[in-house]
Amino acid sequence: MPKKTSRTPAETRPRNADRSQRDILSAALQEFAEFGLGGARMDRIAERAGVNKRLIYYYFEHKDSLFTAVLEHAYENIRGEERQLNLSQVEPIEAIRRLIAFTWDYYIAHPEFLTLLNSENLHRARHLKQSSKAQSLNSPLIESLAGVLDRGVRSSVFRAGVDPVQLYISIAGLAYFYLSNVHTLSTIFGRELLGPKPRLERLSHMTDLVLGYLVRE
Amino acid sequence: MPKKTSRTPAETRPRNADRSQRDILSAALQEFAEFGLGGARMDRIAERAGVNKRLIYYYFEHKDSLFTAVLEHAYENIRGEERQLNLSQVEPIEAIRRLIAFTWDYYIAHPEFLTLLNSENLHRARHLKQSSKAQSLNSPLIESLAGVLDRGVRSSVFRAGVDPVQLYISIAGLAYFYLSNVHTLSTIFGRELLGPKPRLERLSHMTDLVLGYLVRE
Amino acid sequence: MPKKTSRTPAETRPRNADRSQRDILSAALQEFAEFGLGGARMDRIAERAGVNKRLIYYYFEHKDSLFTAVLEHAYENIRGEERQLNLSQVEPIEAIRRLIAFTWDYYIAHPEFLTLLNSENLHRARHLKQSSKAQSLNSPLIESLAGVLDRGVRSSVFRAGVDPVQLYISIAGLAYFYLSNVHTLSTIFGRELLGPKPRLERLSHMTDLVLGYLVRE
Amino acid sequence: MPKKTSRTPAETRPRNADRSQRDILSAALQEFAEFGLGGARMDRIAERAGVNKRLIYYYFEHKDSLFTAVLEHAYENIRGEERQLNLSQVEPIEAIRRLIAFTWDYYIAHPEFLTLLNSENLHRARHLKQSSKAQSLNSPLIESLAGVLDRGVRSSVFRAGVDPVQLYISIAGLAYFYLSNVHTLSTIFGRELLGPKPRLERLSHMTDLVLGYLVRE
DNA sequence: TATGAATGAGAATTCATTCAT
DNA sequence: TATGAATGAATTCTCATTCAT
Repeated sequence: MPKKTSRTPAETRPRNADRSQRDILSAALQEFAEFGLGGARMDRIAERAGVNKRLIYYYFEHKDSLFTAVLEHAYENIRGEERQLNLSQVEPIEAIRRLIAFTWDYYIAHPEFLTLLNSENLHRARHLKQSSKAQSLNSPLIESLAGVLDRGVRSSVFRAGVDPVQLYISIAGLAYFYLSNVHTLSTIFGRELLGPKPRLERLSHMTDLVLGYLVRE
Repeated sequence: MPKKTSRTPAETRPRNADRSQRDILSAALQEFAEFGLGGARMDRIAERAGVNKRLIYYYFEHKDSLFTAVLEHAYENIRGEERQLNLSQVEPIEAIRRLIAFTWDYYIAHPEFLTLLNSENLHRARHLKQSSKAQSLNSPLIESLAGVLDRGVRSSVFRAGVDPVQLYISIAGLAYFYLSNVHTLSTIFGRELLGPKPRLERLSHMTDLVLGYLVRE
Repeated sequence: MPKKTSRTPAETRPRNADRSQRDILSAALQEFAEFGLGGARMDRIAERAGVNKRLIYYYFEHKDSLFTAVLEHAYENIRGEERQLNLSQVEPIEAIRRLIAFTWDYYIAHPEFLTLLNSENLHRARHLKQSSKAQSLNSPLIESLAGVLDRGVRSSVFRAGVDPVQLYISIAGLAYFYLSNVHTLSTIFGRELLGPKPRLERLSHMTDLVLGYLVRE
Repeated sequence: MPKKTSRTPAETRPRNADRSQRDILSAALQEFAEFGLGGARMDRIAERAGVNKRLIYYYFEHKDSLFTAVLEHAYENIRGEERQLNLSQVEPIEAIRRLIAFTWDYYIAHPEFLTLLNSENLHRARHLKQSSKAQSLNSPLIESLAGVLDRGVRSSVFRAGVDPVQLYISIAGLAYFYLSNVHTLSTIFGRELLGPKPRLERLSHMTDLVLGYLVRE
């Protein structure tokens, strides 16, 4: 709401390219997460970033490329954290526990990630497909999960023949769906799903489910 | 007294309130599914329905209430099909198989349902919460799933202590996530996920997973 | 908000041409008074009249002619009441008192009349000019006011040379402006203008003003 | 360091926030005056202002706030002119003459003001009430009129006990009603009311009326 | 006389994006 | 690097009015 021309250009940001870009990215992340790609507003992103709208276009050509950048960052971030998880160091059952807990905790700590992916899928992964960077970020977890399964099988703890990709998707899905659809689910079931207790219950259900399947008696 | 000769109206749309409403709803369903609530265009819905744009507002006050109506219909539809599924008639293991297969098949046959739910969750179930129909939408499957689990436990086939709501959400999640996120997943994994073979593989993985967990050795 | 086609045509109005027309007119009067010509909605008028919108067009070609009809009625009504006022029967000073009080009371009892006139003037009396009926309704008060002034002058009670049309307009203006602009005036002056006391004060001020001018010492 | 050569921008509107806002305001004033709030068209305002429609929303959030701004300007303007009128400098009778003449002339010179107020009253002073400026809009004339009356009473020229607010409203009403309702009045009375002669006649009638009331014999 | 269904032309407002400095 | 001014193309929604029975 500009009302008067402020002749004194006083309050311009100290010039700092990196900082501006970071601010824009994080503002955009919030905005896209909250409203989806279509619902996000460039105006609001600028406001959130404390930056002139024009500057967004200066750094990120347009809305879609901004979204791509945000998406890349989101993937980079989760891949980075996934890398911390040293599944190969621990025994198979514990490794699976950790993987499930990590997935669950990450999604809870980063609800934006879920919304972002939903948006991207609504758009048929259009941005992802044209981003070489994001595509190179194949999850390191697949490899280590394969290793874990292998070790488990060899030590006769796990059942054989489990496809690590299927399992990875299943673990993600068990957590993702619950959190991403929490609003409709809790409305339909009339049940609080995000309190501390339900959260723990969900985590242990998921763990039981996966281990109950994997572990041989 | 005989009716007037029913002239078949040539170019103009036959006056039929019910039909118009149905056409609008089904056009809106497609549009919302394809573009989400925010991305949907009233113009396109009118065009898809072969109806004057104004007529949409005549029957459904505005975009949001149209979305609510679409959502209600979608829920009614899936609930109706769920009711067909007589899980109580078959033995527990078969019942679980059927439930998983039904969920999988329904989501594949009705991809709009997934997108619709994603949109609704992006909007924090705003429409669902204000829909009086929402109450009656509680899935009948929860009850019958509870019954199935019960029978399974009593006949010592299933493990005890499984929360039917958690299990229901898990089954849904296993199917939902795979299908709803298929674009990003197949891009990231560089793997076709929707061909006939991957579909069967996913279904059997889900079934193995759930039954592997439920069934006692 | 039609939602379903009511196959049973049950609740149609008993057919009564006069009554319908009257209902429409009075609904339109309210609507035009409340929102002005531009702000009035045919839908709301139909609703207010408890009549199908189409019926309005059946009786009154379109919005403007409906407005004209309403205006004509309003003029007829005030002229009718003015005729009741037998100024020639009472002595001049009392006659003036009565005229002022009548004007004041009529405007208070018929606030729609003021809004209607405002609308009509916004439209440069477009409707009035094409209504031969309304134009024939020259106020009877002008004649009797002329008579009153005449009698007053002859009996040396009133000053001479007063133009009855000017005086008539003045009396109307004193009341009209106060009432028609009551919202802005009371906002600006921070003063209640429509309570019982302010009303009496205004009436006596107007009377004092006019008689103070007319009556010779 | 010298400024860049100030190229006179050829076809495109010179960038000048203040000027644009002024142009919009004055175009809006005309439009609102001519058609009322409801009848005014944003398109036409843009055109009148020689400005892109979008710019109106850039500076004035929406139609109503634009109307509010116009109203505030109109009040500021009349208040400014009222302040020029130094009623305290001249003797009471002359002061009253000046006040009446000023009111009359101002309304004639600014017919938009009347229409604007009519619109605002149709909307129950909605805009005025939410304008913080409204407070400061109290007419300075009330104070000086009170002073004039006081002086007149003390020098035994004027009658006592006259409420300056009532008198102010009366003077305004005498002029306002005549001008604001000129279209219906001249149609009804079949009399030209705005020619040079009728104007003078009205002014002298108003002056006679008010002074005839105020001045003691 | 009476009504529900349907519409075209417009209305306000929104939004990503570009211009000029 | 940074910004305020400005815009064209939509987009939702409104409204008087007509169609068909």
